Amino acid sequence: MSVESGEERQVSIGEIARRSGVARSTVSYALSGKRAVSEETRRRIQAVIDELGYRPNAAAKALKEGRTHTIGLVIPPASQRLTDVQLGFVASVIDAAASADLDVLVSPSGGEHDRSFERVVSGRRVDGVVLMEIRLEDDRVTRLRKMGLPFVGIGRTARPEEMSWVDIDYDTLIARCVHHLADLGHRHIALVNRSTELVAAGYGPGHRAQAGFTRAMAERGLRGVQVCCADDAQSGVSCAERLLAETPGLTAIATINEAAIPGMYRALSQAGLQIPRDFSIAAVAARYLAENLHPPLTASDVPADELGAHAVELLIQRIADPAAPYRHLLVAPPISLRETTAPARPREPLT
Amino acid sequence: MSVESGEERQVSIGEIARRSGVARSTVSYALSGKRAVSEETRRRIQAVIDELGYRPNAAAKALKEGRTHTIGLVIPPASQRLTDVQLGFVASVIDAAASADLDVLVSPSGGEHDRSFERVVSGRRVDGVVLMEIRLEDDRVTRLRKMGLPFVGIGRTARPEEMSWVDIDYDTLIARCVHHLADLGHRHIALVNRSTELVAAGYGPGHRAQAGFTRAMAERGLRGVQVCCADDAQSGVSCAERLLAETPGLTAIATINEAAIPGMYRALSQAGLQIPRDFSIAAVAARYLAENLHPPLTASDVPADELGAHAVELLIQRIADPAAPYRHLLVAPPISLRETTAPARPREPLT
DNA sequence: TTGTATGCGTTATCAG
DNA sequence: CTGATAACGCATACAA
Repeated sequence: MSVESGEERQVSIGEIARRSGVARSTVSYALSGKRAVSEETRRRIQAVIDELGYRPNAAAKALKEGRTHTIGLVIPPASQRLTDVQLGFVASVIDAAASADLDVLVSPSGGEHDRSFERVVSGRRVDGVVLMEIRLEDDRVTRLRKMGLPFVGIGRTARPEEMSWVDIDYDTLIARCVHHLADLGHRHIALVNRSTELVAAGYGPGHRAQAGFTRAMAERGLRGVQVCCADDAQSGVSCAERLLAETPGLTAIATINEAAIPGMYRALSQAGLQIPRDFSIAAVAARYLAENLHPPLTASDVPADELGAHAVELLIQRIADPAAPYRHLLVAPPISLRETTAPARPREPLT
Repeated sequence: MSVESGEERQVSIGEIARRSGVARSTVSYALSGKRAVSEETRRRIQAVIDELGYRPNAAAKALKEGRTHTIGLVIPPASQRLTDVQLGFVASVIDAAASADLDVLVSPSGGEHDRSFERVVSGRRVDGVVLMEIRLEDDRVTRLRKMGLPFVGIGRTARPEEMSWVDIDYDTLIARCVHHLADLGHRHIALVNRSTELVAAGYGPGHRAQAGFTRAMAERGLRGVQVCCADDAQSGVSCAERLLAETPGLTAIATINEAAIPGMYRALSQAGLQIPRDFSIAAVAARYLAENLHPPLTASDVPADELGAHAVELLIQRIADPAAPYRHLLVAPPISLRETTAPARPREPLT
């Protein structure tokens, strides 16, 4: 067995300089190219670097430059499973950041005084932050603004002009779902929102979905019912069961609650209702989820890839020029017709 | 409207010292408590800190201490959706790290000379690394060892005694699936593995699943078929279609390919086969996936939470004492009987 | 073309 | 109990 070349202990720029017989600054310049270095010297230095495997110490560089080449990504507490849309955001932000040679520090932060969040934003550990799951009134936004740390929201507060963000137009999308269902003849439609706590806490998408639902139902002259539902399949079951029991004429659901959808499917099928023959569902959801459900879900597919990448782009711009005006991106992807909506059919045939 | 206190520009310990009329070191000690500071002085310092919102600069601290209080998490390239088991690992590692007051730097690294991976490991940006999706021969493991950077694998190489890891015992689990199916009278069973590329690249779980399958089938005197399948639903469809077409007597599938499972369901149902009456499936998968499928999947539920948390624990220990012996955790969770396995029934009744 | 000196913000060490 | 100083590794202004 050949002996592995020993451990590459951390080598400093001083070590390289000594071994190359030049000054530290010369090594630095040879690497950065910010001033001319003779070919001869450059080669000698490079040889030593290759041999010892030198890599600049990130902490020292950050201390000197005041930049970390790292962005923070604040996600909902990872303890409970993220929704597919949320996962899509995380993946695309990480990917986009990697493409821009930025590292990503992930902070699972829910509560008010979150240690992880504080660490990330207050020690200058990152050059900027992408913030997920923003509330209409959000302490973290206030905090970031006060810190003077560049940030971009995936989602927006009640005063959206005061920050950069990308967002999904839940208002418009839920309205479209309603119109689509109404066009199919549905007269009793329910909106299944996210959890009571989330909506009560001023979760933007929840409120905007409500608004869109109320408006569209009014426009069509329909009266609907709105319910909140926790973000999991089991809650989806009980929510759908309750809805069926308490709203006799109900023939369709519009929803932004991805996690509850598999549960709704189950409850419907257990009630002997076939989708979409007896009952229709239209949603705002991740394409992955929509396609893998049985039957495939008619939904407005959230373009998480695009939004995440755009968020990173906006953040990079804010970092480069913190004084630049805020920028926004609001998307309303079209509904992809799959197999969960069909013409209304009375649930209990009148005798 | 009250005027917000202006931006908290980054304040250094020197600034605090000056305003408090003490030396920098005194501020440091007042904060760390590593040497006695008079109550009087401590109060004055604290008052200034509270007023200015001082937080130690992480880069300076890291430079001085040689520790970053950050761990790296190397995940598969996020471009393609991670499997539910992988997502479970990511979430639990992030959560466990946050509980231990560690930040997590996520690196989506697939290829050999990945820039993101290099940045994370070679600039001393992290104190240690959790490595996912390890190959039997893995360059990244070699690299980390050479760097002398503590690391823990979720998964293991061909020489598992040379590193710390946690892993799922795919060998045993697939064998259990086979025995379970054989007990139900199935005589023709297929193993649906991960993608050809992954297995060819020496992906451990793929190889170990093969081994367990081959052994168990031999023990039961059965002959099976093994196929590779890409990690997505569409591939699951075509894979199952091909299997049904080419292996007439086939009545059951054992699989470790989570992402393909929804596709297999679809193909089976399109072929007019009802699960589990006409065809059985047993798998190793995430509980979330298993429970939300229709019908719910009989599977060995991977305890990703436990494994991820344990990986972080092992990593913390390795960071604390790099000379300590390597430690390992191999888990083989029991099969949760749900609704996709039943007694074998010939697919094409003999005439 | 290259070398010297300084400072980024911390904390440890040595003095007082 | 507290102050001054050095050092971590790097980048850069200044000097030669």
